[in-house]
Amino acid sequence: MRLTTKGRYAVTAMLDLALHGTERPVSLADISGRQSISLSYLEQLFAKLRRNDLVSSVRGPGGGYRLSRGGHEIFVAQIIDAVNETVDATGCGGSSDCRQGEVCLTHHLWCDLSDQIHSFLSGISLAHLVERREVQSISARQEARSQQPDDTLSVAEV
Amino acid sequence: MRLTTKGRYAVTAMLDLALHGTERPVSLADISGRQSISLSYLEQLFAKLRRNDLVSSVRGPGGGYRLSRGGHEIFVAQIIDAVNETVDATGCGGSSDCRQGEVCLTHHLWCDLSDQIHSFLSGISLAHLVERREVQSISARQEARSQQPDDTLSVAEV
DNA sequence: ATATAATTGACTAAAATAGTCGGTTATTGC
DNA sequence: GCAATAACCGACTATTTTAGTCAATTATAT
Repeated sequence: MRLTTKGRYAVTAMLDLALHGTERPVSLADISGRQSISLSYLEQLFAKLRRNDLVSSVRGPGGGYRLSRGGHEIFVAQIIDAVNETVDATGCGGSSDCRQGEVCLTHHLWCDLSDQIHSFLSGISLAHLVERREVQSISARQEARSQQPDDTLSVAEV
Repeated sequence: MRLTTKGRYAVTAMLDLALHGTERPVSLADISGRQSISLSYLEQLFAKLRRNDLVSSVRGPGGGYRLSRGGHEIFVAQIIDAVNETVDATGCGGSSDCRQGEVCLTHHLWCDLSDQIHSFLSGISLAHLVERREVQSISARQEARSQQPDDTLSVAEV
C-alpha cells in the first residue's frame, strides 16, 4: 500500500460524491469546481474507480457518477488501491526473490506494515467520514459559497 | 506521512546497521553490497539520517556509520520522516487554508490517518525488527553469502 | 604518505504525478 | 432530428520525485 497525494485526491472526490450524490448523479465538472481538482485528472481517476466497481456512470445531460453501493460499503482502502493499482505492495514483487535469490531484509516488515495500514483503512467507510461533523460543516460552507462569500472564517471552525 | 520506496530503502539500511554495527562502524559500501542499494543513493539518505541525528559517522579507514543510540530507541516512523522530510503531511500545508480560505474536504481525514500510521510506526523500533526470526535468518544468509554461494534456497526459508 | 571512507554538490535518467487537448459516444430535452 | 451535455478515450506534455552517477574535498587510521 502506497500513500500519496493521488489517493487523497481520489478519496476527496469520492467523499464529494457521497455528500452530493444522494439525489442525482454528480458530474466531474461539479467535483472539479468544488474540490479544485482538474477535470481531466478526475477523468483518469474515475476511469480507475469505475473499473474497480466503486462508482457507476450515467451519460448524457444530467448524468455523472454515483457510488456503486452505499457509503458504508465503500472503504478508503479500496479507493486508494483502485487509483494506485500497483499490485506490487512490497516493492520487491512479493515474489520473494527480490535480492537475486534472497528476500530483502525488510520484505516481511513491509508486508506486515502494508497489512496493518490496509486493515486500518479498510475499517473506514465513506459513510463513516460523512458522519463527521467537521466534514459536514465544511461541505455546507462549500455549497453556500456561491451565495455568501465568507471571509469571516473563524479559527473555531477549522 | 508518505509511504514510498524511499522510506523502505532507509529502513532497510538502518536495519542493516542495527544488525552489523554492534562491533564497529559500518561503511556505506558494505550496506550497498549487502542490500543492493547504490552507494551514492545511500550517501544521500545517510546525509538526511545524520541531520536528523539517527546515525553518527566515523571518518577514515575502518570508519562508517553507527546508530546514534540503541536500536530500541530508534523507530521506523523517525527513519521515514527523516528521508521524506516533507513537513507537509496533509498536502494542504496544515495551514488550514488549502482551498482558498477553506479547509479541504479530507483535511481532517488525512491528519487523522497520518497520525494513526505515524503512531503505528512509532511503536516499531529497530530492536523490535531485529528480534524477528525471519530477519535474523535472512541476515545470516546475507553474511554467509561470500563463503557459500547458495542456490539451494528452499521455499520454507522464504 | 597513503588508503579509506565520509562529505558535498552538481548533474542525469527514469518513473510517477498532474494536467492538457482533441476528439468520440451516449443520452436527454427541445 | 438537433443541440447540448457529459462520460469516455488516447495521446501528449510538464513537473516532481526517485534513483543513480560523477568528481571532487576532507578527515583519519595505519
